[in-house]
Amino acid sequence: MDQRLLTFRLLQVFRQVVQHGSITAASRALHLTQPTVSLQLKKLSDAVGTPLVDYQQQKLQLTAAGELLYQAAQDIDERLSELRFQLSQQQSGSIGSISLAVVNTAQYLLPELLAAFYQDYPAVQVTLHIGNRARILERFEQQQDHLYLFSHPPSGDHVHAKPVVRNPLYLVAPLTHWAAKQSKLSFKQLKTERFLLREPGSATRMIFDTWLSSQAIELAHSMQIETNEAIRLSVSAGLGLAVLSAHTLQLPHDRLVILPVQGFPLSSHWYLVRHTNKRLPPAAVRLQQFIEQSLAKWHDPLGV
Amino acid sequence: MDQRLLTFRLLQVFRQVVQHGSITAASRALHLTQPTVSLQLKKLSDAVGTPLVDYQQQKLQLTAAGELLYQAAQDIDERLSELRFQLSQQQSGSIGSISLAVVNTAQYLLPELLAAFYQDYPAVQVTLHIGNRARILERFEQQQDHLYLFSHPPSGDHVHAKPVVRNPLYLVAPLTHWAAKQSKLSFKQLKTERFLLREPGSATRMIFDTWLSSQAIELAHSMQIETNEAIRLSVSAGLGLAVLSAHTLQLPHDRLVILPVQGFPLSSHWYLVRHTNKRLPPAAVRLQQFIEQSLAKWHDPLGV
DNA sequence: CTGATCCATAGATAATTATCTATATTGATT
DNA sequence: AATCAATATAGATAATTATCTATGGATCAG
Repeated sequence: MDQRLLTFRLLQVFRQVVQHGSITAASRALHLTQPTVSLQLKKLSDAVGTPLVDYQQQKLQLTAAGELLYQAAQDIDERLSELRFQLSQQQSGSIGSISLAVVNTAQYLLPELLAAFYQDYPAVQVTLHIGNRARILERFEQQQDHLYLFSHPPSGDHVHAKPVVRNPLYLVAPLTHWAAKQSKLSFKQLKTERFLLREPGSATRMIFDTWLSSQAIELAHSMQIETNEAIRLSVSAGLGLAVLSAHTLQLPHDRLVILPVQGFPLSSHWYLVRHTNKRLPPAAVRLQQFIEQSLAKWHDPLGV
Repeated sequence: MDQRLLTFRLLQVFRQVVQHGSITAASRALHLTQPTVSLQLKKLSDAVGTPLVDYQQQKLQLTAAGELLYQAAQDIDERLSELRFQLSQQQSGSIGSISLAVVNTAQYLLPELLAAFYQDYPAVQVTLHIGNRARILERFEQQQDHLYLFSHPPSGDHVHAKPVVRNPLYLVAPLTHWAAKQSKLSFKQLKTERFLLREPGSATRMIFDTWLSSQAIELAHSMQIETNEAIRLSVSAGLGLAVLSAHTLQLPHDRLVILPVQGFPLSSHWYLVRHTNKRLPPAAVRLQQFIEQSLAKWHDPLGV
C-alpha cells in the first residue's frame, strides 16, 4: 500500500460507493460526475495495489482487500469525528485543565469562588498552587501556570495584570488595647507600639513600608512573623499591632479591634495576572472571566 | 475543524515535530527545509482553527487542541499500519475465506486434501458446498463461489476449466456374478444385464451414455438410483451392474469385482473450474495451486 | 554588542489532486 | 437489432499541496 497516494477525500468517496452500492449512485449523492467517481475509485485501488470492488452479475461487491480498506476508512472517519467533537468541547472552554497560582493571602478568596466555578464548569479541572510571593513570582517567570493572583504584581513587559477586587489593609489591635477605646487616632500616637510584620517581600509588608516612607515614619519596635494566621493570633494575645487584609479578617471571631487611624485602611487591590505572550486556552479564559465577575461584586464588610 | 484541508502528510509532519521537540529538528529528520515544516504546521493549525503548539521559555509544547490532534494523528497512523499489515497478509494468500463447490462424487477427493491444505494455510477458511451437478451448475452461473470441481464441466465463454486428476470409470459386478470369473469380456456379453444408473445429468451417467452411443449399444434393463453409495450397496447385493468412479471405490471393502470389459475403464477427468471473469483472491489462488499439485500425484490404485 | 539558533513570512515553482466533458465498452432488456 | 444503464478511459483544466530560497524577528550566550 502506498500511503503517499492516499487522501481523506479518496476514502470518503470510497465509503460512499460502498454505501450506495454503485458508482453512479455515489456520484449522485456526492454531486460529482460518474467518471469522476470511477477515476477516484481507480486511484484508490492503485494506491492499495489491488482491486477493491468486483461485480457479481452486475452487482458491486467488495473484494477481500476492499473489505479491509472499507473497515479502515470507517475507523478513520469515526476517529476524525471524535476529534472534531473533542476540539469543539475544548474550544468552548467547557473542558480542560488549568493551573492557577496564588499567594498565601489569596487562598481566603478562593474556596467559595472555585466552588461556584465548578458548579458552572464541572468538566474543567483547576490545579491550585499556593505559596509566598517569592515562590509564585518564580513560577510566573518560568511560565508554569495559566493564571496568577497577586496583591502586589510583578512589573515588566511580559506582565499582564488586571485589578479584580479591592484589598483594604486595616490596622488592628487586641480588644484590651488602650487605643481600642479611641474614636479617632493618628499614627504618630502609635509609633512606639510594637508592630507584628510579615517577611520582606510580602505584599502587605511592601505596601505598609511604602506608606510609612510616604509619611516619613519609622517604627520603634517590630517583630517578624511569617504567616497572617500567626499574626492574627499574636495580636489577639496582646503581642502588638498589625496591618492585615480585610480578606483575612473574620470579626468578631478574631478577638481584634480595627483602630480608626487616619489614613487607614490602606488602599490595595488583588490583581489577576497572566503572561503577556502566553495564549490562554478557552477554559482558562472562562476562569478568568468568572473570577473577574465574581470579585467585582465583593463588598468590604468592614467598610461604611 | 475543516477536514477538507487535512492530509495524511500534514499529520505525519506534525507527529515528527512533536516527537523531535522542534521544527528545525523535525525538518532535519524529514529531509525538508525548516520553512517548509513551519508552513506545514501553520497549515495544520489553520485546518484545526486553533494553535497547536506553544512555547514555554523557548521550549515547544502542545496546546490542549494540539494534544487532542496529536493523539488522533497517532491513532490514524496506527490504523493505517494495521491496514497495511492486513493487506499484506491478505495479498500473500495466507489469510482469507474461500468458497469451494463440488459435485457429490468429488467429496471423496477432498477430506485428506483439505486436511493437508489446512496444515499449510491454517488461517485460510474454506467453505465447502456439496451437491448434485444441477445444483452446482446453478451456483456456478450465479457466481456464488470461487472454485468448482466437476467431472463434466459446463461449457461456454465464461468457463475456465482445467483437468486436475484422472477419473477412471470402472464397470463393477457383485462377487458372485458369472462374469466375475471371466478374464476378458466384451460389453455385448453383458447387454442383457440390468444396469444401475445415476440420474440424467450426472456426470457419470452422461459419460456412460455418450460411450454407449459411440458403440451403438442400447441397454436392455436399467434402474435409476440417486447416489453412488446406494449404487455400490445395490451392486453388492446382486441387483445389477454399474459404472462407478475409481475415486468412489474402496476395494476390497466394497464386496465388488471390477469386470475386465474391453474399452473400460472409461477415461474421464475431474476439472477445477472457475468463472473466467471472476478474479480470484490470493488465498483462492493458493487453494487452486494446492489442489492441482496434490491431485497431479494421484495414482489409480486399481490400474496397472 | 555580536553571533548563533530557532521560527515565521514572502515569493515562487513543480507536482499532484479533483473535477469536468466526450465517448467507448459491456451487459441486460425490449 | 435497438435501446438503456452502468462503467472505464481519454483529454483537459482549475485548484491545491508540497516544497524551495531568501530574509527578517526574537532570544540567548559570550
